[in-house]
Amino acid sequence: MPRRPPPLTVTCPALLVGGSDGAFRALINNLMRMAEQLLALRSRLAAELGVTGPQFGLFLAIAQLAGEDGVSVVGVARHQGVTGAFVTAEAGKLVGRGLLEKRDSPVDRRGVLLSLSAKGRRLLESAGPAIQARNDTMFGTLSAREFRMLDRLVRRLVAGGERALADLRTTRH
Amino acid sequence: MPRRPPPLTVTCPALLVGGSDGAFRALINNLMRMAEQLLALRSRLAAELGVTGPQFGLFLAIAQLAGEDGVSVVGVARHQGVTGAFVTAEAGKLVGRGLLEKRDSPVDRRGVLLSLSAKGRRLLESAGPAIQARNDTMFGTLSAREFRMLDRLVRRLVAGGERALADLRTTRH
DNA sequence: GCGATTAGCTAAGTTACTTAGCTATTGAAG
DNA sequence: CTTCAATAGCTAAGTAACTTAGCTAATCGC
Repeated sequence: MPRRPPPLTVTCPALLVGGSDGAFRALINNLMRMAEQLLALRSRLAAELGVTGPQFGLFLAIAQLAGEDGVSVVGVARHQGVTGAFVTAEAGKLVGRGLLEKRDSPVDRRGVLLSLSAKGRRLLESAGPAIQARNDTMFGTLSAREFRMLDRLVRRLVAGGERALADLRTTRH
Repeated sequence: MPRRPPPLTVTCPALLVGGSDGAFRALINNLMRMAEQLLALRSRLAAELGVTGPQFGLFLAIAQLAGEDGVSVVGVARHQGVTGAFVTAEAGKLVGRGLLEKRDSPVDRRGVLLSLSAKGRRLLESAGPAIQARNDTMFGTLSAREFRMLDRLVRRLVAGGERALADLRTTRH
C-alpha cells in the first residue's frame, strides 16, 4: 500500500512550492539553526571573556540601556525577556567579578541601578573587534537593500508570531 | 564629560544606518525573538497533545524521516542537532506512550528503527489543522516572492554563521 | 492613610539537554 | 581471517539556563 505522507504544516499557497511544504519546513529549520548559531557565537565570545553566554547578553544589554545613571533590574529583565530573579542572580555575579556596578536608585528606594564599571567598560572596548568580526562574517554578505528587506520581513514574522501566540492564549483556557 | 557610546557591533557599511548599529541590533533581537516564538508555539501545540516541545520536535522529525522502514536513532539525532542519548531517552518515552514504534534494524544488528505507530499517525493527522493554523497565522502574510527572498537570505546567513563558527574554531585552539 | 502594585532578593525546582562510560556490532586494513 | 578502530544504542549522572514561590520594603492611586 502507498505510504501516506504527513499532513502539510502550512496551507497558505504562497508558501507551498509544487504543493509541498518542504521549502517551508526547510526555512523554519534554517531559522532555528541561525538562532542557535547566534547563541553559539555569543557563547564562544563570552567564554573568551570569562563569562557565560547569558551573562554576556545581560552585560551588553546593560551597556546599551544604562544611560548616565544606570538601568534597573526590571528594565534589563524586560528588555531581555527574562525574570527579574535571573537578572538579580547573574548581574550579581558580574558585580562580583568587578564588571558591573550596582548602586541604590536616588529616586526609588526599592530600586537599584546597574551600570558598567571602569573595568567593564574596558572589557567592552576590548571585545569590540571580536564582536564586529563575528557579525561581519555572518552578516557581511548582505547589501543595504537586503538588510532592509530582511528587517521588514522579520518584523512582520514577529508580529505574526505574536498574533499566533495570542490566538492560542484565547482559544483554550 | 560626554558619555562614550558602546563600540559598534558590526562595521559593514551596508548594515549601519546613519552610522549607527541600532537597526542591526534590533534585527538580531527580532531574529531571536522569532526563534523563541517558534519554540513557544511548538511547546503550546505539544502540550495540547500531552507531550513536551522537544518530544514533539522529535516526533515530527521521525514522521518526516521514517520512510517505509523507519529511521535510526542517530539519523534523528543528526537531523535535530542533538545527541543520540537524548533521542534514545525521549523517543523511549514516546514509545512508552504508544506514539512511536521501535524495531531492530534488519540490516545492522546494533541499530534500531523508529517510526510512528498507528496511534502516532492518528495523532499526527489530528494535529495537522492546529499546526497549519499556527503557521498560517505567523507566516501567512508572506507573498511567494517574499518567501523565496527570505529563504535565500536566511540560507546565506546560516552559511555566514557556519563560517563565523569555523573561524573561531581555528583562531584559538 | 490604606490597599494594591512594584522592586529586588533568596531558595528551591524544572527543563532540556550533555558527557561519560559501557556493550555489541560492524567495516577496513593488514 | 583477524584484529582493531569506528559506530549504534543504552544508562546514569551531571549541568546550564532558566522559572516559580515567597518574602520584605517601598511607592502609587485614590
